[in-house]
Amino acid sequence: MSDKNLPNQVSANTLRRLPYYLSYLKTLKNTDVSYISAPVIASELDLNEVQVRKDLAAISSVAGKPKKGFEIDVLINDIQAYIGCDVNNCGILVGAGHLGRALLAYSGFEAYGLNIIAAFDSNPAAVGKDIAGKSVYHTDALLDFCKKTPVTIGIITVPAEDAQEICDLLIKANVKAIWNFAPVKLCTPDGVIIQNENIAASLTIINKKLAEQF
Amino acid sequence: MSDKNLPNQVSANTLRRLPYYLSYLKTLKNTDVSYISAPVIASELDLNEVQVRKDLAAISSVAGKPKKGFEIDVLINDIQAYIGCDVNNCGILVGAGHLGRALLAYSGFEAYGLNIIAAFDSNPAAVGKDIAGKSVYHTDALLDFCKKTPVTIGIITVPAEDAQEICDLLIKANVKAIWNFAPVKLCTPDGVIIQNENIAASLTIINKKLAEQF
DNA sequence: GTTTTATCGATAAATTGATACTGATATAAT
DNA sequence: ATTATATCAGTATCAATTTATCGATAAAAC
Ligand SMILES: NC(=O)c1ccc[n+]([C@@H]2O[C@H](COP(=O)([O-])OP(=O)(O)OC[C@H]3O[C@@H](n4cnc5c(N)ncnc54)[C@H](O)[C@@H]3O)[C@@H](O)[C@H]2O)c1
Ligand SMILES: NC(=O)c1ccc[n+]([C@@H]2O[C@H](COP(=O)([O-])OP(=O)(O)OC[C@H]3O[C@@H](n4cnc5c(N)ncnc54)[C@H](O)[C@@H]3O)[C@@H](O)[C@H]2O)c1
Repeated sequence: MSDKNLPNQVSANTLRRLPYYLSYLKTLKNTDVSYISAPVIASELDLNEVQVRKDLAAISSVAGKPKKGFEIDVLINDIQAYIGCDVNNCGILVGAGHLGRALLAYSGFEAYGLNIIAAFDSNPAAVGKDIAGKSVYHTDALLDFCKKTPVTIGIITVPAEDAQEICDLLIKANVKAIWNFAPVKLCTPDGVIIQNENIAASLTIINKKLAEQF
Repeated sequence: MSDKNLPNQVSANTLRRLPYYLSYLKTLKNTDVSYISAPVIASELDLNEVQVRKDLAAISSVAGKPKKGFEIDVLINDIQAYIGCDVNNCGILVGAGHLGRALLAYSGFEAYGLNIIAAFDSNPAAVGKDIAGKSVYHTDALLDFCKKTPVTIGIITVPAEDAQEICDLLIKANVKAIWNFAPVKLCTPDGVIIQNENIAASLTIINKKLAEQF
């Protein structure tokens, strides 16, 4: 069997490394080099060279040439395609507070095929505002909105105590995936994709490393 | 040897699960139950019960009792202590833009012992402002500031292309750890702790899951 | 043209992390 | 008091991920 030792799915860690490969490769685009080797990428990004080769093999069809490496342009295209730059997912964001507004204003998600088309909030003071060209509607209007415009990804940036309620609402609105920035576990039916983004949890790791340094 | 099978260090995944245990345990605080078992925590947070027991054993000294489980209050204390709620790390943030302001305004980092005491920006329009009671200074003043007030953690929320420059500056200012929200690999000398928070990279995972659902 | 060499791809080994199993034990029920 | 049982802690197994090894090969050097 040909695919004996190939992992049938690319690991989340590999997926998280792809953007770093991409941004590094893009810095080479303006230079005169057109090939890059796995060992160089590895040393540049502080990774193992075998790992780099495996990662690239997993997502790109291009073969590396001995003594030269991989063609940069092809790699860039393949990574971008894999990352989803040319899918087109509609997203809505619930909770147009501090974090929500930052996400709404961020243009970097388009490179991943995500287009946040509207925001929702329960606070009348927030409703009606325009953030980076995106309107904030009242949460009551969410279901109707999604009936008219099918939405793939729901983004939760409400306080933790309200997150489950919004999660239920988004599922009712038929979103396929939820990107949750509230630091709580959400209960969801099978089939709905959940991606938790627990920003503060990283501090646990930092604290641990700081503690063991002394 | 007694510690034969104990991992000598708690894994990052375990560390990332701790906040979820904590928030779940806190929801029980106001109820009448005072003990909680690993299987219940596991089913509540969609984890394996053995994993829960191992995680708790790794960070808590308390022993669970057969048929009852773990004393909730003790667990809460132990997790909080481990997470770093009572350390006191001074942090500064560089790049008081959309994301930077959201982080400055967030009060949840105190539970992890982080106190962001000031922000810096190179844009005159941002300098002088007050965000959630924290002053924004010009980046030129950063080194002097850190001489007077030693800072443990530097937070980078500048555009990707400026991140390395700010990283170098923070290292010059003698920070012990850098929490980097720019989607680039930073070059740092050994000894400086780097925590990358690549928010957009999560979209790669979401896209992948969406794609394989069909 | 021949040799040298850096890098590839594939396979194997090692490490790490997650899960299953088992005997011990404290609690609750009889 | 005795028995039944849920849960614990420890050990073993399994799975996934990372790292090492090695023969093959295309490019560069001679
Ligand atoms: N700000 C950060 O840097 C940061 C960092 C880590 C995690 N988070 C998490 O992100 C979430 C948002 O944080 P934030 O700082 O933006 O908070 P915020 O208070 O600034 O914003 C929350 C917004 O949600 C709205 N809201 C509240 N309840 C709602 C409901 N039921 N329906 C619709 N909208 C509702 C509020 O009106 C507000 O606009 C929180 O869960 C927080 O824990 C934020
Ligand atoms: N906003 C988001 O939701 C989001 C999401 C993912 C990643 N990020 C990353 O976070 C970083 C900040 O994003 P943002 O949306 O807040 O951008 P932003 O443009 O709103 O803010 C950047 C801030 O940095 C300041 N700045 C620029 N160069 C500087 C320098 N050399 N020294 C000091 N300050 C400088 C700017 O004046 C500005 O205030 C970026 O690297 C971005 O890729 C942001």
